[in-house]
Amino acid sequence: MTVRVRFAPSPTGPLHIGGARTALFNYLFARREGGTFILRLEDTDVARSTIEYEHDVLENLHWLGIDWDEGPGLAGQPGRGSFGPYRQMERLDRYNAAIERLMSEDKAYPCYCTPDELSADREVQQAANQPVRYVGRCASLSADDRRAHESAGRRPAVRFRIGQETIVIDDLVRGRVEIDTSALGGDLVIARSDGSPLYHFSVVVDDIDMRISHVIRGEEHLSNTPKHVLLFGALGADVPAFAHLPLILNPDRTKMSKRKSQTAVTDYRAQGFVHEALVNYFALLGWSSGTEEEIFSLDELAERFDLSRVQSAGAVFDRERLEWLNGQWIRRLPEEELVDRALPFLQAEIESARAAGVHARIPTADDLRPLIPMVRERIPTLDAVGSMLDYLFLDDVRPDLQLLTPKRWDEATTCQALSEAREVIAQVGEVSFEADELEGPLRLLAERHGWKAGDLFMAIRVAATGRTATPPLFDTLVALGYQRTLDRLGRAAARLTG
RNA sequence: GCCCCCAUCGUCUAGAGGCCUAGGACGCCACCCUUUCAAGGUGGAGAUCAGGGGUUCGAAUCCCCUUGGGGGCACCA
Repeated sequence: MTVRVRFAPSPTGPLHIGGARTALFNYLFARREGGTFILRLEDTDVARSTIEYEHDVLENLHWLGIDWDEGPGLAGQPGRGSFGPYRQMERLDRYNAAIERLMSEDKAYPCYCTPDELSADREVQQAANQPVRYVGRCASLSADDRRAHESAGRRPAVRFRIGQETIVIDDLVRGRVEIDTSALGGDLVIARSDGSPLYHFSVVVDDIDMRISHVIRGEEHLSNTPKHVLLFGALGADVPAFAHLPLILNPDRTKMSKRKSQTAVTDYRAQGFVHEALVNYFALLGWSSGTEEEIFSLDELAERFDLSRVQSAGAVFDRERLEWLNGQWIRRLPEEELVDRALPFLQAEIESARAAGVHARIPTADDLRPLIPMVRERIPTLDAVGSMLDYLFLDDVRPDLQLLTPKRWDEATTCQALSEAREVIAQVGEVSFEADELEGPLRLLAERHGWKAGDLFMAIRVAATGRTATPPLFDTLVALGYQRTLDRLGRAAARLTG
């Protein structure tokens, strides 16, 4: 059997975590089965769909490494695949043809009910604690009735007749699910009065046209699946296999929403999460390998992925675990790769300091490359390089005096220590200004005065960087440079006396 | 309200009737390493497997009920 799966987002918002996870599982399943992964844009909600969101969805999927075999092109590029077009607004003729067909077979009919009438019906039903369903006012209109509505200027929606039966779904993750069609809300609107198709209808027409073999999507669609099954049948098509994935949840265990969680992939990206970590984490939300390994690349996931190992209970999104994975992946990145990825974050940090009026030099890849070994194990996210290294590129730092003075010391001691440290470093000299050459003499200095080396080092650290947490001190000073180290120690000491 | 789904440490999960005195990971705590911050290492706390009934020689695993949680019920997707 030819496996063909699709991810069908609607461009009414940026790519979100749930969508990305659904896309990933479809992608992994296709790769594992040697099938085809299709991307289709469900843009029939014209009022809410935008081209910006479409770009966001496409671009971020691509960034994650989830590339599609068939679908629209990226950034104005032509699309791929022979089952297109892959945007629903370009497929309206197909929906119209399918509607004509259902109408001609009396499986669907025009409905002239107004929104006001429908919501009035609903209110009555709710007040009586009855299930909400279409009352069927237009289900058996005569030709005369229809003409009367038409001449009154009413444009009809189209409703699909839903009979009385039990639909059985053999879900690949949930097993057998039975739903009685009487619970579906009555005859289903498949086209608006302006003729445009509704989701439950277009999705089925497209899945038929695109020969979709497996529908892998979020659990929120499970209850609506019988509608699709009925529509597949009415259109004379085989029903694909279904797999409903567990929902991704807010910490309060409700469906993940942007109100309660950060949901846009692009936001995680902007904060310095790497795509390897995001993909790895998404895979672990609802799927497990069955082994104790948990660090997996996209390729490794594609080798191991199996729908039968997908969990059926919802999974709370845990940012801490994502951050841990991000650190794991940052540590695994090749040096040059890390330079490329971290540089924009460092530059942005310096740019914003400049915007605030601080004199600074914008770092280059050559500046950052030698610093990578000292930051790689310290940054949970790429944006952390900013606070880790910014002081190297700022013309000056002015730590406040309280920060400058170690807890056990007073200002006079600190002033003396910084001056003497400056002398010691000056004696080491520019030629020998290396991490290995600095530690010994400075420890000796501390020993001579009975100072704890840690206190001395902290005073130097703050004077040179303005920060209490930095990469190892002597590497940091060397990165700062001989003259700037002397300058900053001197200035800090001067401020303590003055 | 009606329909559907779900239920193992705080979180993600392993567990397909005996291997479970329930394993791993994140987070948390302690110690080691250590000039700070991390990373790393070692150890620890943390789940009477939601509760109750069955089935079975034996149940976290199978069945039923209860409870709890979630999702769906639009001329949104």
